[in-house]
Amino acid sequence: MPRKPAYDRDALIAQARDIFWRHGWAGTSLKDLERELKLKPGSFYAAFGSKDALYALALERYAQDGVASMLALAEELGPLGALKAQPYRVIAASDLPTKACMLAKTYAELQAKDHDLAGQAGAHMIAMKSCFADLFRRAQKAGEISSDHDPERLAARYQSDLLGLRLTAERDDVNAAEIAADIAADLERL
Amino acid sequence: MPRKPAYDRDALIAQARDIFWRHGWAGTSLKDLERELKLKPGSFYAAFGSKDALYALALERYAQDGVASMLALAEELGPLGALKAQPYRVIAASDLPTKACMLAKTYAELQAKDHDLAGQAGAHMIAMKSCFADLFRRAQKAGEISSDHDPERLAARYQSDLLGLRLTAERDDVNAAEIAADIAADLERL
DNA sequence: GGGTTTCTTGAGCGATCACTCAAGTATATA
DNA sequence: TATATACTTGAGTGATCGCTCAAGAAACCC
Repeated sequence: MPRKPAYDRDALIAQARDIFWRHGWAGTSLKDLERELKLKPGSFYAAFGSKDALYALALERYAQDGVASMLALAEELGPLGALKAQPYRVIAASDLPTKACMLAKTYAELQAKDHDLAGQAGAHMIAMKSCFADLFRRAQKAGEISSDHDPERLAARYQSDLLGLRLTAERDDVNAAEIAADIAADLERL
Repeated sequence: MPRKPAYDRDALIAQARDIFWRHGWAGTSLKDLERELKLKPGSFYAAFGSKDALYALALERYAQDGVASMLALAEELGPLGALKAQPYRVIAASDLPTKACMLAKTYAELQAKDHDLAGQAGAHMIAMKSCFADLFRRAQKAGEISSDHDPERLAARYQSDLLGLRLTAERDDVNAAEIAADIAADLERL
């Protein structure tokens, strides 16, 4: 009896993520989403419930992909190798909607309003920080870096530097590759 | 024959700066401004012309104060002392609307739209970077840090780190003082 | 193929957006 | 004090906001 939707829900979420990522929460209107996702208002609300609900799904997708790709990189290059490579990766990716981090953009835009989405972005940033901390711990166990440092503290500083780098990479008066190299070089002195 | 305005224009710009700084461009409505500045629409538009024009004034004020306070700090502590102290200063100031940088927030919010204000924020960031570069140069001339490094590159990295720190300082799961200390410590190894 | 169920469509809802302007009010000059 | 010249007021502009819902179209089961 039922009828299948004409759209691929997962693909739509990924597409919405890219739009939100680039233009932000207030900067993306439902008109924008309807046009890009090719959904009329009725279908949109039947599928996702609200603009905020879709944004939350997009955020979650973004965060999951971020952790997954970091772990995959560690599988390939080892924990320290992944941490050193990541700065280059985030500024090199030219197919991304923007180089700035979507979690950071969301948090910066909505935190002052106590919006739910800011809290969710914050939670995802905590998860990402934990991922970095794990990699630092693994690097210490593998003897790649000294065990004198607190991995949580290293992770917080590393994440902070990455956020700055990714925002700075949007400017064209700055050589982001140099900053990425300096961040990576700092990891070798640990 | 004329009649003086009942408001202090400079004070209103400073107040608008704080509102925009905290809530962003799209996050601040004219209703908000009218309520906080206690101006009816007619007076508002007679005084400032448009929301964007006032935002531009607020941005300019913010940037001028930023450079001025950095130079004042250098007068007191010397160039390297100022660069080392600044990370602590930006996260300690509890009276600020938010710890994140208004230029960075503006740039992040509006750059994807090619909004004029993003370009102005970018220009102010360039000026701030030049200020940092000058301080690094002066620190080198004074023998406080090695002359092996390119001051422009040092300034770009330093500014990027500060942007990350100031955004991170908004989170309560992170000890921002530790990051500030680590940034300052990095300057001693130059 | 008929009946049922879901999906799609798009006009349009009230609220809010940035902004305008004509009328009223206060002040400085003459 | 009279008049000219601002400044202040707030109702109201059209556009856009996120969102609703009734009607039509399409696909599944029997």
